[in-house]
Amino acid sequence: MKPLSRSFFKKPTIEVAKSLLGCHLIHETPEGKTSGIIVETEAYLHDDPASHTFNGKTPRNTVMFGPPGKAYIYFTYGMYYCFNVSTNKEGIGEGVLIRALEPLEGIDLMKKRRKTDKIKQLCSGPAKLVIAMGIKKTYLGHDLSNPPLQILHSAGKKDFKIIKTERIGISTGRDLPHRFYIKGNEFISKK
DNA sequence: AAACGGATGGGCT
DNA sequence: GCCCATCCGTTTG
Repeated sequence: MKPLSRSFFKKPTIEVAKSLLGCHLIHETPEGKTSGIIVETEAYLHDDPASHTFNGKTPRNTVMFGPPGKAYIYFTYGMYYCFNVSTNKEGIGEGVLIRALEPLEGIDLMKKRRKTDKIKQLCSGPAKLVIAMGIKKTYLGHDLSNPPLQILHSAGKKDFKIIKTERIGISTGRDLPHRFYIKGNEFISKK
């Protein structure tokens, strides 16, 4: 397992969304270490009406227009945060939303943060995994090839199939098949 | 099993 | 002022 390089993210966003499946997200804090396997993602392209970047650059979405491989974290519904990675190249506002993880390390800590003992409820949604992993808004713009929050490459070949479907929880552009998940995985947000 | 609505506040027209 | 890249408990069929 080694950190993903800048070039991993400096590619077409759909490609990155698929390649991220099977990679590990890992966060080290004074409370302890948590990690999980990325099992579900969604791609948001610059010409996509559902993307935060569709109407151009604003204070909130600036990271998506910046260099690839950085954390884009946004506040939503008055109480939650969601975690994305900027992709493609500088100047193009695109990114990948991480929608679900299969919990790996620090499961007790995740249970404490999420206030539940049900393993399938820990990281099966974009806001859930942010809480379980202890990701905070201060990571906005953080380079994900560095600690304490990193994405690591799974070394071996991928022994799973990728399912492609419509995205979840959006109104415009919902028909675009830009959601990807690991076939048969029990930890995705929704079948 | 599915549908519904409340919580709760920042972003943008 | 309206709209959310959500979640969870409650109600309904």
